[in-house]
Amino acid sequence: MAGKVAERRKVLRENLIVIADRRIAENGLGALRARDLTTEAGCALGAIYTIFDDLNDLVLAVNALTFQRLGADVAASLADAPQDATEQLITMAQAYHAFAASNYLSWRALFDLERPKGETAPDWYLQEMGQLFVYISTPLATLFPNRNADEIGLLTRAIFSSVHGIILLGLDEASAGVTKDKIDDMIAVILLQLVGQN
Amino acid sequence: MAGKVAERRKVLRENLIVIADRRIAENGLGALRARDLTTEAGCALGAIYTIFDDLNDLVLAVNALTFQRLGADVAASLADAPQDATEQLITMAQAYHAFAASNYLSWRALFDLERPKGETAPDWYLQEMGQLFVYISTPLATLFPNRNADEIGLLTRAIFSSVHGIILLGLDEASAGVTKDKIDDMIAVILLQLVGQN
DNA sequence: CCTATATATTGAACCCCGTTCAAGTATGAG
DNA sequence: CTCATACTTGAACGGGGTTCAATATATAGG
Repeated sequence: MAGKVAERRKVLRENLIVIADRRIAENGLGALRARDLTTEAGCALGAIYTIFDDLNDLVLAVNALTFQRLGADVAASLADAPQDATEQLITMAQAYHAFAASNYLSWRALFDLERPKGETAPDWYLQEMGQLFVYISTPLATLFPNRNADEIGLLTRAIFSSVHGIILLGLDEASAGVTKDKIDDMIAVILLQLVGQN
Repeated sequence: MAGKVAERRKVLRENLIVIADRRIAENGLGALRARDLTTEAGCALGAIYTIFDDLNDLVLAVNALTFQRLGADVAASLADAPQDATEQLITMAQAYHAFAASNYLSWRALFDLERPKGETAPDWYLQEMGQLFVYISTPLATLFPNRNADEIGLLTRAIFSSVHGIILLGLDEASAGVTKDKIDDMIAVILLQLVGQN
């Protein structure tokens, strides 16, 4: 019966991720406590560190989940979207907004997790990001057929960053946030100006 | 001789702000320690709390300084800028970028400082922000003379947020940051598309 | 100038929290 | 069943923000 230990560890791992995920969603990254996790998971304090390097590493696993969900939402929005490339961009951006708004604390954790200095983001992060970029660059390529890949790449990054910025500041209550509708308006205005008139 | 105490407190206050400012600029908000401050300031640990509510409150004072410097830089860039409204917007955005790049950790502290939930940003913050918005909305109003104040306001916010997003993600080393020049390119591309063709 | 009272300052101690590691326990091969 | 190995545990450690009883200083009245 090889694997009694491995089995236990796998279950605990998933458990911890689910619990951390929920706690982050409810109270934010800053309120995550190792002792709360172990209480809820019914495990020892040290158990966390037999599975994850540290709490950061656990949050990274949660963030992977969050990022997958975000990607799935954006992809799903694309499925129902019209063929028009500009409309597709707007639809995706508003799906991004909807996700950020309904999963605000989890979404913030994606960016607020501070990385050990000098350490680069993990692979899955860059890959999910790359996937989002593909969703954007595809309609852009049809909108601007005579721009080369570098130009499309730069425009893709610029557009993603712009939409991200609008949502980030728009959802920040502290700096006098803005209503959902106004955020969607800003997204639409920006994208229409950027690509709407070819 | 009324005011011996008040004088001492005023000096200490400014001292603490200067020291915290330097430490944040050098090591980032996350590395700020109450005990380090008191060592450098030559004061008691409790002294901090006779002047500021808590460390957060001290950082807020540092952020006020940072924001003033940022505003001054943007204003200065405007003084040397051409008359063309579009050029003015690009000049200011690139001045914002230059400030964020050369004062990265201080600039990050403006946004990374987490506010007690439910608490809104302080007045000076909203005012400085408002001033930046005026710098943006003024050229916009000449570029789009037939849009009303609400529309200009929304566009102002959208443009600020977009530029902010481009700089934020561009300077984030962890997610494969981008060169200074490419960031400036993205800013210019976005702004030209947004307002360049009227 | 001196004393008494009010006011300000101090830093040891408190509490919280992430992480470690020596001691205890479970596993599975022989 | 036995033993060596591997795993798990949670008390203890170190670090850090904040407090507050004790101490020192300032000021007002005599």
